[in-house]
Amino acid sequence: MSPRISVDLSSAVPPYEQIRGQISSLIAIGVLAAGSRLPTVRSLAADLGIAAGTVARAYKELEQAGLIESRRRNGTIVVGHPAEPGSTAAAPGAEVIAAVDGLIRTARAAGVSDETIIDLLRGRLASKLEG
Amino acid sequence: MSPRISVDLSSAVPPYEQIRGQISSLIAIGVLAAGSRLPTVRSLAADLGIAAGTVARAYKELEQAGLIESRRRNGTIVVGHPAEPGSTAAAPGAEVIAAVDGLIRTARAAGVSDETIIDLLRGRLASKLEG
DNA sequence: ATCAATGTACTAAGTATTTGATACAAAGAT
DNA sequence: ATCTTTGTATCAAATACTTAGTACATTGAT
Repeated sequence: MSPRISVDLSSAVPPYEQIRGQISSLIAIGVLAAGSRLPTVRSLAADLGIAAGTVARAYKELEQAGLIESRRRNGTIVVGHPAEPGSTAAAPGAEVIAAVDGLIRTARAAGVSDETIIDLLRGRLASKLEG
Repeated sequence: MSPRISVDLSSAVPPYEQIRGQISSLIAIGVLAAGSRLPTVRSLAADLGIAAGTVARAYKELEQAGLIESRRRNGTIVVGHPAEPGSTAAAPGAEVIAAVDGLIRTARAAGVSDETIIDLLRGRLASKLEG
């Protein structure tokens, strides 16, 4: 399976970050539902042609973020939303995806570049933490 | 004035990136309107306690992004939106800010972490470019 | 009890990035 | 014309990051 994960070695974003971000998005979207098994670090590393330690680092950060969970021999599985342990089938992020897409549409209509959208989001997130 | 720009040297984000992102956000929000004068690279560098070249790098990238413009002796000014050269007073990003804040609210209500919000936005932006 | 499969920890090396200093170029003021 | 102020370019050094390999720990199966 290893659904749609790929790395671009020529990118400025390091491979472990690409892997982490892609898996994070897939989980948030619901493509990787709670309980899904992620590929083993060795198999994913082999598929991507990189070292196992690189994949392991991505998994480690995802686990620290509470998105996945490692069972030693059983591999790595996706953790469900902390608040909703029962809901298995429903994609939890449909509303969030809609909000993201709406933001992209609004921003582009206003002539705001993609980079600036991210800058803005970062800035608002930071200020919402403080205030 | 140098409105509210600060750098956190202990952050993983390099100083020039912090400066670039903050100014980018301020422009998008409308705090720095078209025609506003940015502080000189030397004065801002002195305020922040860093080298002028670091600030210059941030300015350079902002100029390449089309957000600001350098006049040699006159300093650096904020460029207006490319599509709307006439509108001076109105903050062009009000709708965009609302969309950003809405996204943050929706995502947090769904239990999505701040990091994941950014990952999601990145992923959607990338896929919207391709498809 | 043993084995095999999985994630983890550690480390050394290479690579890339970032910074800060200096010197340079441009442009307006005097 | 000269000077001052501003941004720009260049470059070397330091710093940090990333990677890949190796060995280890854990856990379930046989």
